[in-house]
Amino acid sequence: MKETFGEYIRKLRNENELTLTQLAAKLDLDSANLSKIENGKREFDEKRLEKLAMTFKLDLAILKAEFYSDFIAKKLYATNCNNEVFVLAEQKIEYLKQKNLTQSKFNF
Amino acid sequence: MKETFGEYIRKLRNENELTLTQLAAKLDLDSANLSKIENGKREFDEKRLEKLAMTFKLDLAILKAEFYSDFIAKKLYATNCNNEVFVLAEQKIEYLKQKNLTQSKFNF
DNA sequence: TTTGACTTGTCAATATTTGACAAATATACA
DNA sequence: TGTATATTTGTCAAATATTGACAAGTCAAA
Repeated sequence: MKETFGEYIRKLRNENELTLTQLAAKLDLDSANLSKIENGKREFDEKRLEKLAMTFKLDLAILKAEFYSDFIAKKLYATNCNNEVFVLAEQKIEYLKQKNLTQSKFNF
Repeated sequence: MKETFGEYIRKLRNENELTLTQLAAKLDLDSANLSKIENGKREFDEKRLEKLAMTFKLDLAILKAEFYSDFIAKKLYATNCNNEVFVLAEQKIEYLKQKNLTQSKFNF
């Protein structure tokens, strides 16, 4: 069972034997705030995903998947929605793609 | 293929033959802003879901599913994440539930 | 061309998130 | 024990984002 994004960062940090202060510096972040992120009391900022990927030499796409799935999980957990939502969301993504295609006939 | 949440509202409004101004009043909203919502230029505010359900006599759970799936779809569409994210999200929701259970041994 | 429906642009007010710092607590070890 | 380092927590002003409101615009039907 997947851990939260905060716990994932903590795991990476520990595996690489960095202190909060050390990792926070690499991410251009306050160590107190990184602590909160790891403990799920603040959100990790999207714009630092790239730095995080570079720090631990991770594939950005994988990291993004971790990050956005966390985002979704928190939202759905908080709102008591059942997993039927995923089916709808997939359909809507397809719809948005389709919509973008038909509209981009103007963009050339 | 599912429409966006804004288009869904517009459909409901048209089926019920209401003007923007009429529906906006029921939702305690400016008609100009409702127009933007229907056209995907603003977000519908979560806190009005209940009013919307009452107005059109819809099941709130179904409406929520429409709403949050839209929210997720927009996010994932914007970030180019593939559908693997859904699998991770489901796992994380389970993890959060599990975590809440083990922690709530204190809440009694 | 008037009327009603809808769209678009703008902006101050409000709400939320963030960065930063101080202080408290925990941990390790001489 | 004491002390150095690591981590956690609380707070708050500043930066950002969202919302409500209104004016001015387009559009379509009569």
